Amino acid sequence: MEIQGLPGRLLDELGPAIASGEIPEGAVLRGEELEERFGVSRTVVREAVRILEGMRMVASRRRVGITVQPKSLWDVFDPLVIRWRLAGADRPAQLRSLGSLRVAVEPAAAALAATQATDDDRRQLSSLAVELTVSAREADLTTFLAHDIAFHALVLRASGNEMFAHLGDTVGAVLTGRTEYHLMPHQPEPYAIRLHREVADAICSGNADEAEQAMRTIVTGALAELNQQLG
Amino acid sequence: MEIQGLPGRLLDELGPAIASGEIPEGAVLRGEELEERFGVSRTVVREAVRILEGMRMVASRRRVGITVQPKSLWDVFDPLVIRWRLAGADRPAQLRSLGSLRVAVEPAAAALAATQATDDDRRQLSSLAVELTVSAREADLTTFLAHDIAFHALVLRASGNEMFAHLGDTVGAVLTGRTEYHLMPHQPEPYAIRLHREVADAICSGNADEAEQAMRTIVTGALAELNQQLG
DNA sequence: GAAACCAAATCGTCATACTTTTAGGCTGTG
DNA sequence: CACAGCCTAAAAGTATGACGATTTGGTTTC
Repeated sequence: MEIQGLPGRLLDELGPAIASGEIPEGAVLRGEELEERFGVSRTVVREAVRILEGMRMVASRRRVGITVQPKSLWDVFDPLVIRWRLAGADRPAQLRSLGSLRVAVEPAAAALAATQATDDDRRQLSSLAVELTVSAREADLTTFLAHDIAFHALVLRASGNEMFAHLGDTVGAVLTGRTEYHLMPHQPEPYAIRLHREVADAICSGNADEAEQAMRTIVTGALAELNQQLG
Repeated sequence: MEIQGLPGRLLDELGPAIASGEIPEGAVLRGEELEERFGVSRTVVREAVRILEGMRMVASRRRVGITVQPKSLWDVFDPLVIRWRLAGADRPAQLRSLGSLRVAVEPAAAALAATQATDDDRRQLSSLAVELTVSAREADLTTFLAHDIAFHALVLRASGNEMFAHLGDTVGAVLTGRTEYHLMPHQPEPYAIRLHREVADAICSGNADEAEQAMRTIVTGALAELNQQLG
């Protein structure tokens, strides 16, 4: 998953710094400067910059240097960009964006899953719903989180749409961030749990409408909660 | 937008070849082989490969080479990946994926736009709807396509969600591809045009529900048409 | 037959030299 | 003074040779 080697290290420094605005839009870096600052060779700097260029976070121009691109050009769907933004000052904005995206995508994915899921998908979904209920009742938040993430990822994957499926990890990052954020205060709401079961049941029985509605209730609820917390 | 220089040229060769499956998943390339095949230096090959690695299309490992990753790992939201897939053998699958994505996202974007759009957005939307109607009536398909793309991109941008906004270009690529595909047969359907006006009016008057419904009708219609054409 | 070892292949990194582009200043002319 | 065109230097782009690190797969040895 991670980019390897020294360029990866460089990326771990530069990416978050740019994502958080510490290195602001329009800033100009010179390759040589980066070489010195990180004690690496030209090769390494260039490869790291190329990757950032691939994400459209920077553009390199002769006689000018490496300029940080406006945020509107960034590949905001790149998992690394999302992670960097979630880790830094942009976190609230990123959470809001992802919240809306979930509201749009997850109900559609649930509806598709009701018709497209394999038998194996349905079995896994069913058992995940049960385990979710159990860990919620036992107030085992760590296990609950893991199951919750797996549940949403599975629905997205079972939709049969590769683009939806790819959002699984991102949604996982949001859920992780969320429980970290309000520091695991209370046990999961019974209502939300019931909705997860409802989604699972609807998908298993091929009821697309019900799956979509239940999922919509879940994600709109999550978005409302988020907006409340962020003000 | 494009990646520059020799690495960019290399990418234009390798990317489509991998995306189309011509270089299949699991295939192993050697850096030196690429140097010879394209007559460029290590530097160039390495930078191009790094970019592909950033898209998770390949992984480079010591003593083994550059291996093409399974499609499920690719950054399917990367604009280049989408373009490469649209241009090659994967085009039907990519169109289907994007169709579902549109059904999920565009109605949500329209609803958001109804509350979030700036006055300027609303003005532009309004006039775009008019121009759309005109070019449709005149059966000027080229202009119509341009306006259609601009319309959908504007709604996505006006939603105020950066992630939605970023799908504007992608949707544009789909629309372009679509009219290229069935070779501009008939003039745009009057019903679809009316729906576009309805979306614009609803957004301008702040009616989120109506905007969402009208947009949903548009994109589900497009998806149905697509599925019909692809069998 | 298994475990330890060794060697070759390949990527990873560094250092250096040369090329290409281009921003920004300089110069000369009307 | 204004403008056009040239010129220079700065920075990225490319090429190449050398060496280091790692991993695979065979080979040796017990």
